[in-house]
Amino acid sequence: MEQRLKKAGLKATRQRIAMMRVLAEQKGHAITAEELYEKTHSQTGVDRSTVYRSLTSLEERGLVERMDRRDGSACYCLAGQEHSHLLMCVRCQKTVPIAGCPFHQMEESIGASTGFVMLGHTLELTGICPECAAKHC
Amino acid sequence: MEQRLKKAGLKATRQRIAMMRVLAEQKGHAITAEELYEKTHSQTGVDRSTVYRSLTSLEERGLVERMDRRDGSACYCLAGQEHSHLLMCVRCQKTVPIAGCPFHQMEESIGASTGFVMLGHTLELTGICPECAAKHC
DNA sequence: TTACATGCAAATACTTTGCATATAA
DNA sequence: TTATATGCAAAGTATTTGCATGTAA
Repeated sequence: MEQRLKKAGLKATRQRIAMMRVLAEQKGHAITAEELYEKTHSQTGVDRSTVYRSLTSLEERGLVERMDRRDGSACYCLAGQEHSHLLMCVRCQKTVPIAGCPFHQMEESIGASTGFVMLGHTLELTGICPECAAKHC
Repeated sequence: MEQRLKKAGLKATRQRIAMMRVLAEQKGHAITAEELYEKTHSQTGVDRSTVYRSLTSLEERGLVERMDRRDGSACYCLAGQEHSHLLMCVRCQKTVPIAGCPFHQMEESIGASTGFVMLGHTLELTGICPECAAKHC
């Protein structure tokens, strides 16, 4: 973790190392800034604002990926891990995972045509689940 | 607009009709709840909370689509309009539109396998733009 | 007439910022 | 030694909620 931070041009502080460790333990399951704060504050005494600031730096350097959620919060996972996407019911908020991610190959061609260094993507599908669809109308 | 609201099982109030009109005028360009409030408040005196509540109802009935943004806000457009997606630089926040949307045909098969009534999707790609990539490291 | 929608005011949740201090390189 | 990062406290912004009143069907 220390090496990864330094290689990215960031100082390897106690707090950041702890954050990277916790994110790695999630095995690709994204967690919110608040959850990351809870899991690192006990060990390091880190402040919420530091968690937010560090997540921004880590994302800018390509070490973590961010996904925005409907409740106005965002969640983060270590970059480059296997992941899938969610289909959410707009009525009951139930989510169902969608197998596979259709963007691995697409990213390459988009990066080539725009000149961007591709970091990741956020994809969320919305719909109405069978149960809710049966309820009204 | 009145018909569309009633058909969806919603009351066709002055405020909702104004919201639908404004959204239709955007021609697929999504606007925030705040922008929608500004554009409808002058005519109808509608309250912010009503705008938020109505947008939720409209989305649940499939009349509008919602996209969550990185700043914690969301933006809305009329459902079923032509749209594209954005590629955003995580350093300078500049966005570049991506031609076409790869999800029109995918949604159909996902709907079939999950039983969901598909309403829409949010897709945002992230990366580092050529200018920012040249700056550091 | 009645279930649904609205306005108002207050509250909530997530995130950002200013500034003095601390620390990794 | 110095640029970067942190902690603390306070502020900002988008959004939600309770409740009394209004209104479309």
